Amino acid sequence: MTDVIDELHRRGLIAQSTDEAALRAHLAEGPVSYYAGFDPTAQSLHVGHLLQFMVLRALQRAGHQPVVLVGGATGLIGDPRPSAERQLNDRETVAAWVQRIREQVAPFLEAPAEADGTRPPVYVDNLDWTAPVTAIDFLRELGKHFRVSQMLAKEAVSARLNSETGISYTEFSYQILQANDYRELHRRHGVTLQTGGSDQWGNLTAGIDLVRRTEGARVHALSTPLVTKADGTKFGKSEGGAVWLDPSLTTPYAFFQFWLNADDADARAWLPLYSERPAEEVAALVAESLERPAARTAQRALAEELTRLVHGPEQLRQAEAAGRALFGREDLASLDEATLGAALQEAGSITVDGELPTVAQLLQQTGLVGSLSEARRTVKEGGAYLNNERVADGEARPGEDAWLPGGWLVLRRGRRSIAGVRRAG
RNA sequence: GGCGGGUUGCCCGAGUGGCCAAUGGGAGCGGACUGUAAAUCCGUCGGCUUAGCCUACGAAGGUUCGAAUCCUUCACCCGCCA
Repeated sequence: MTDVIDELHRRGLIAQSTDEAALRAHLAEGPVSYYAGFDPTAQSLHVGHLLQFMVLRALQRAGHQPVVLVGGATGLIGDPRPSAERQLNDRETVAAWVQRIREQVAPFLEAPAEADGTRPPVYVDNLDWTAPVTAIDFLRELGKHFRVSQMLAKEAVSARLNSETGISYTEFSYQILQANDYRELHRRHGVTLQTGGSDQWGNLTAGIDLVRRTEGARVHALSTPLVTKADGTKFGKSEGGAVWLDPSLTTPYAFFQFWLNADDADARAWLPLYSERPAEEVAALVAESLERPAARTAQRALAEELTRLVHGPEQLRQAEAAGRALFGREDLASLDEATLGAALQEAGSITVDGELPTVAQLLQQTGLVGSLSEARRTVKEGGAYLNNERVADGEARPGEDAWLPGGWLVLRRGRRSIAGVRRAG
């Protein structure tokens, strides 16, 4: 059994840890049950959640037992965010999201079942043990173990107390629920390790304290660092907003492009975090990126590995092929119908019927721009392209000769926003 | 409760009666350079049936030929005094 802590350190996946020597020894003794929780705050997880899976997978490969919690109860309460109070979602919505996220999580931990000793994950929903707790139970059995002074000292809480928005009692109580989850999983599944983002540290330690006080057991926690970008902007956003893991919200093509378009510095910093290649290979890729940045080896490695992990090998193949077709140097007209069609469907496309709209209208209808005014502006700025040729007049309609094989037009805005227009029938 | 200051486009922030769809900075978007990077430079940055029109400067009403700018009322925020 390789020392998984060493691997996690090497990859930069550990921000904080409880007594590391003790944790290392504990993991060496034999299979450990460990858990991470995901709250249903949206209909899908996004790239920001990916790092948690990298940790879960590393531990699983090392022979430990993953327990995945979807927060059907905590999702109804809301983890305090530093910025502002959360909007409560209604129960049916949260229940639906729990279901979707539960399905979304599965492939991350079930795929590597071929390895010897790999344990399939256990799935739990904290609504199962939280819903039956009455207000009396909550205050007598749980509340008594928490000191308000300690709860107030947690960063998530104190930040909000010092802000203008303040914090509701609801969100203030969140840490108690998460602590109870840890205790419940310790009792039910013998869980002795919880992992989470560094912003969860206060919640992780709340659970450790509760388990020690009420069960007399010493349990552990590991937190991952916050993934950052060199330019200081938030990780995980693209032009269209969040980069989701659900293919109906962010296409595999867009997901692939997200990683491929990463800054050089970011790609090199992120590769060790996300790549499951051997250490030497990762080092070689980073070295090559420094030497020949134009080859974008780090970006490609990230895009390939993660698209395969999230969407599977077939979707990866299509996303790659689409990128090559649309950004390659070949003449568009020389591409075969199937390749072009598949590429444009990946990129996003619309179908037109009857008389062809003007180029400006097409730009708007494909969603490449937000309004007709913006479309005209883009044309004026020289940023609109039809079949890779700059558009001079946005009010003109593409001629009959513009149609590419298979009845396609390729519309582009700027360097890399592409959409297809298909002729109906 | 009293007095004073404030509320401007995605954000910050200028603007005290016409030259204001509104200075400047940031973000965003496009172009050049590259590598479908970064940095830099240039341009652009409410909407539409685009040499014109519509909607906008906390809300409603008023004065005026004309108001983001003046008056009234309301809402919210910030200081100082009680």
